[in-house]
Amino acid sequence: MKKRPTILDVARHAGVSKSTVSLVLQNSTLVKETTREDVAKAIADLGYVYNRSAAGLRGAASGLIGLIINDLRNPFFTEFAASAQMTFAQKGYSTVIANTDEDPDIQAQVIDSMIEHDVSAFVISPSYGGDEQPFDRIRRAGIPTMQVLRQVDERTDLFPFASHDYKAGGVLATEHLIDLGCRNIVFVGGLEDRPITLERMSGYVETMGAHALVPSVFHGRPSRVFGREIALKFLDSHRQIDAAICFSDLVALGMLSGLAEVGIRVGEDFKIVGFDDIEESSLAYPRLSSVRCDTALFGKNAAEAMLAWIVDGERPPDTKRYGVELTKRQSSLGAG
Amino acid sequence: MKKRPTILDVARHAGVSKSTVSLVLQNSTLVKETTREDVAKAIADLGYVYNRSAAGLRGAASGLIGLIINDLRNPFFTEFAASAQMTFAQKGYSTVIANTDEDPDIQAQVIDSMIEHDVSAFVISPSYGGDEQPFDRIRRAGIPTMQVLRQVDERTDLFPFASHDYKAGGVLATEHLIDLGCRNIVFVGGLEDRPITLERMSGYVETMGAHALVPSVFHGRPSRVFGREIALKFLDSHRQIDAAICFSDLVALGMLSGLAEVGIRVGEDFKIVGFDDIEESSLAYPRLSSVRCDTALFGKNAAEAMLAWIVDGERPPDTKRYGVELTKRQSSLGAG
DNA sequence: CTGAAAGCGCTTACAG
DNA sequence: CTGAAAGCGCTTACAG
Repeated sequence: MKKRPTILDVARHAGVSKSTVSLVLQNSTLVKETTREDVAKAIADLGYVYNRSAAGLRGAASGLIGLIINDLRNPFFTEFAASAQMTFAQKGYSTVIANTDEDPDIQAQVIDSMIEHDVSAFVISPSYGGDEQPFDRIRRAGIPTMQVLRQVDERTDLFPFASHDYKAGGVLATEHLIDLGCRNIVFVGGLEDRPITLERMSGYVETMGAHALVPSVFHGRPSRVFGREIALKFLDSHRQIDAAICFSDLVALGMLSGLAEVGIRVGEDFKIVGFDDIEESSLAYPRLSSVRCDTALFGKNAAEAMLAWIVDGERPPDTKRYGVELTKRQSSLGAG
Repeated sequence: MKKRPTILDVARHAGVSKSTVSLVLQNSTLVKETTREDVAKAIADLGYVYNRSAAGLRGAASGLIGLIINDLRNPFFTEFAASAQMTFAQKGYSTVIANTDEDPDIQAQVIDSMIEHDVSAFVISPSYGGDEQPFDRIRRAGIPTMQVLRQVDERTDLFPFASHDYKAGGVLATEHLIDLGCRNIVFVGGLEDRPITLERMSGYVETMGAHALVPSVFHGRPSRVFGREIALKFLDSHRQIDAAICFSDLVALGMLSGLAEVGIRVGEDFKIVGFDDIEESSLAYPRLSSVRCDTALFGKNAAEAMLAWIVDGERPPDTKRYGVELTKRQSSLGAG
């Protein structure tokens, strides 16, 4: 394998000094236009490839973004990650993605590894748990870091947090169901005591209270499997319940599957509203009503906020919540 | 922000030379055990972080794997990517992931960017199309590269290909449906003339022929939306059809949704077999029969094959196909 | 088993 | 607007 050409080869080929080539590479305005063209031609002729390791050694930014996701297989997070990655790519940044599978040890390991690779920034949807402050090593390394979707480190002055306004979503969903005449509304899914569960529940609990109705919560994993299990149980034990707000669309889709199996007609006998409005929800039967968090847009916004930070020095606010809306479909309205 | 300690600081702190520290960092067997411990302690004391840029400049491997995926939002590919990434992470490799969204221009761009970052290897599930040979720049850079799941470059001697034995899967699915008494079996989804479509169809076409039955294919995007559309059309025009083999589970799940909507009982009036056996398929109602390609295992296998290549120099075979099996569930067997 | 020295390919002041 | 020189933090022969 032939050695790759270096900046020095390019300089010789173009008849300039290597400093000049370096300036061209950085799009400096100091270089005369004709010189720039000569250099560009030399680069093309030689098939020169920029060596970021060498640049990194001299202090240049790596152009690498660390994106750490607690559950990459969940379509909600996949959508977020794909959107953020593509936004970064458009601006010339590469993204190192790691799935931590909710494991704080794996998370600690990938953080260390990414620090070694000198990532220019971290965007983290963190895992819960773990003994130490997971972000302390990042802080020591002085790398700009945003927490997204989940806040596990309370120091939002150091690690700004961005998410959706889940509480407002809970309010919208609950009022919608009450408007439709439901009174025995339950909240299904979400692990107990998790901040995100509390947020997504809070609007429901508050709105139920405001209407003198009694809230009731079935905690559990935010998965299809759990939704399905709960749905199968409704049959035996809680026939008076007439509606459910689900922690996530996955839970709601699981309930849809379970209720279909036991012959309960969703939209008629029983109403369901999900959370996230993932793509699949508009294609399910019956089509699922859901609190829409535009995740693709959120991923783009988060990536752009991070770029504004590392490129222009505009630090994001400590906490930023993006608005949500309620998408009403068959699962609450009934057959259209 | 204080400057990070370097190998020289560690050397001073441990009372050795920096060469020795470097050897310790590389787990060299040349270093005396007590010396190694001294160095390890100094590293911990100082909070030293290995600088991979500097190492890269001297020719060390970057420990970065480029993973390029044509459609990261599709759960089939998400599962593959997450599994491969976690396997690499376990061995200390970080993974740069890029979603190309089936766009060959984006693909070319991220390949260039990853080459600049000096990735040690590429694992690519490529996009179709584009003017130039997308892998030519990789070849010039001399980076080990595997094609997975889709073969777009015929030079498998340069870019080994690994996938599932889709043809065998098509045979299994078709024979299963014929055994159940179906005769008017169609194949639904998959873009025309794509190699992967041809592969997944081929077992179906062949088996139909062997039973003197006429194959019939409805080409289309491998999406829920397409599956749903086709299902809604069955109602009007093709009542004689009694079963479908779908290009992917996404198509099958779309059909399930559409058929539920028009009141056709899947498993009884109409039988469906999907392809991929994604997690959701076992939770759908009715539960979906599917050709199981163990994607998580495949991701792990592909990652390990790549590691064997770059670590031990064991090049994968030109073409490797992993076995598939048929998971029979309600959508073909009927209600259990 | 350990140390002194050269050099990887860039960027960055500093001259001119 | 361009060039000569130093140096970023490692690794790698080479001595010892």
